[in-house]
Amino acid sequence: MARTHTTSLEKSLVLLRAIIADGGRTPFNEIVSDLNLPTSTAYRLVSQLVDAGFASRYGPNSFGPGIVAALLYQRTDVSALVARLARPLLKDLASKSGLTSHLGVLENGMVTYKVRIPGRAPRAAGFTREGMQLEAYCSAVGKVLLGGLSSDALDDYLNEGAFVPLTPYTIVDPSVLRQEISAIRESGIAIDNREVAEDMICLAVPVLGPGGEIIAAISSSMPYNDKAPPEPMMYRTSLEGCSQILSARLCGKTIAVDA
Amino acid sequence: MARTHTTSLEKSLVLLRAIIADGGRTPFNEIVSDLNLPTSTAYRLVSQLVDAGFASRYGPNSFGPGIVAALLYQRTDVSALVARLARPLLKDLASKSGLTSHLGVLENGMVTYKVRIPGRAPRAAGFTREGMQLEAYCSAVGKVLLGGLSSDALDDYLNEGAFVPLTPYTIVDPSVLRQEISAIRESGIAIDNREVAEDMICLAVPVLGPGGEIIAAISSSMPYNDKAPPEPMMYRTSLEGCSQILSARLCGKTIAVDA
DNA sequence: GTGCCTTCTCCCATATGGTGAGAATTTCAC
DNA sequence: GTGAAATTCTCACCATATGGGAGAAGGCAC
Repeated sequence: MARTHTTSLEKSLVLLRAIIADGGRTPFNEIVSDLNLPTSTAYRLVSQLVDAGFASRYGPNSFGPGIVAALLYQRTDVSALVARLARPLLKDLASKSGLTSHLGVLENGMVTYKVRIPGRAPRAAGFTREGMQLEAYCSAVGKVLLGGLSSDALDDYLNEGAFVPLTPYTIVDPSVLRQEISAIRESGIAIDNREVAEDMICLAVPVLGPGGEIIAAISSSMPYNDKAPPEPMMYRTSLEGCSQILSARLCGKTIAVDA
Repeated sequence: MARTHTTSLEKSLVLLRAIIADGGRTPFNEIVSDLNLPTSTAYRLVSQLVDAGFASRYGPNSFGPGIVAALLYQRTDVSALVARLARPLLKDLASKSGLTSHLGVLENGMVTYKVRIPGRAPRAAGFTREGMQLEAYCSAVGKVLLGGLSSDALDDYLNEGAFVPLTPYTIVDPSVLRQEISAIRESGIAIDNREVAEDMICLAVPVLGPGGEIIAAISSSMPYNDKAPPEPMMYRTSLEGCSQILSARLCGKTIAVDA
């Protein structure tokens, strides 16, 4: 059910989003009637959007994104933005749990760590650095991010990759990896069980974008100890909470639509 | 003097643009006072922009572009958009002048022709095709676009390029080319005087984006004829008029600021 | 050309929603 | 704590958004 939008600005932004998302394919009057906007109101609003450069007239009954806004928004680095919003949250997470926290994104098949907040544990997750790239198949963050790929892209990744074991626990068999990733998609959580370093266990969850797509992953790393093996799932709730807050900050009041 | 903006939407979009353009560097209250907006109004507006995903809160007193909008706008292909808006104008230009009209953009040192409208002349500019790429140094469109490069980028281009003559008239000396490009920057118009094909002359002017930067170039091509050499400058006014209309459509009411 | 249909703009009476000063509250640094 | 800055809230006023409808402006078929 279409909620009725009260302020004029809200209405305008909803209209603008519809116009940009559509890209000029759907006739304008259709977009407008889908939003339950009166014609004359819609024209009034869209003409202001055009004047400001946020939309453009493509032709009769057809509008699309505006150049001015496109040029401005194209200068923004989305993952830098995500990192910036994530940093304070991860700081909080790290200080509450005492664990090293990371945020990573996928960049052509590799995980790039955009944020790293060290925990209190003596030498936990010692070797990662911000900006560092790591193979995706062995880390918890990487496995979550691989789960966000389309099935075609994932097939390519699994076929092309040479999966070098970093520890005896690293998953190197593509079919096992596929299984693992599919399980992670289901459960929404990934564990790196000493796969990247023998003395480390890692828990990761996805960060969702406005359309529910996976745009990043955050993780908590804890040292492994034979005598007192850690209970990674203890930290699930706080990690998920952090991800949800981050998603909410990223998306505004926009609620990710569920199918 | 800051003009006073009447409608609430206009105010919001001006504010939004300032926020995005700044990228979160300038404190919010500074942006706001530069725009002569009352504090409480500014907060009211920006919170709606954030809710809609067009802006994000970066920290105290700091806002920047929103992810939702960034992701949407990043899907738009700016040059395709320019081409789409240019096509009807070039059609008009071609039918009025009878000359073949082109719109081209620069893509890593080469000109890509995004629009081509054939003229009436028998076999005018016969070999270009839409989507075709051509070396920049010899065509009128290319020379205009090179004029839009920063001086560093232009230096690189002139140093790296191997300038192969296509006709006896092609400019192949980098220092002559530099001179030519600088003259074009001054005059705002470029001529390809049989440099690409012996039987063709071409006139090109830049298409300006919202900040006055050169984002494309349009041209009129005419066949060269020894007995009755064409007068390319005859077509200058109509070409420039076309460019101005296109710029205006691209930028909305946004007036390109002159230094 | 003529007529028809759609897109688009303009007008205007109405009242909804925008406005912004100032107070109140929260946040943060020291 | 204490003070300063950031942020939200309140509210009375009235500017401005609203949207139905008229009609201008194209476009298309014939």
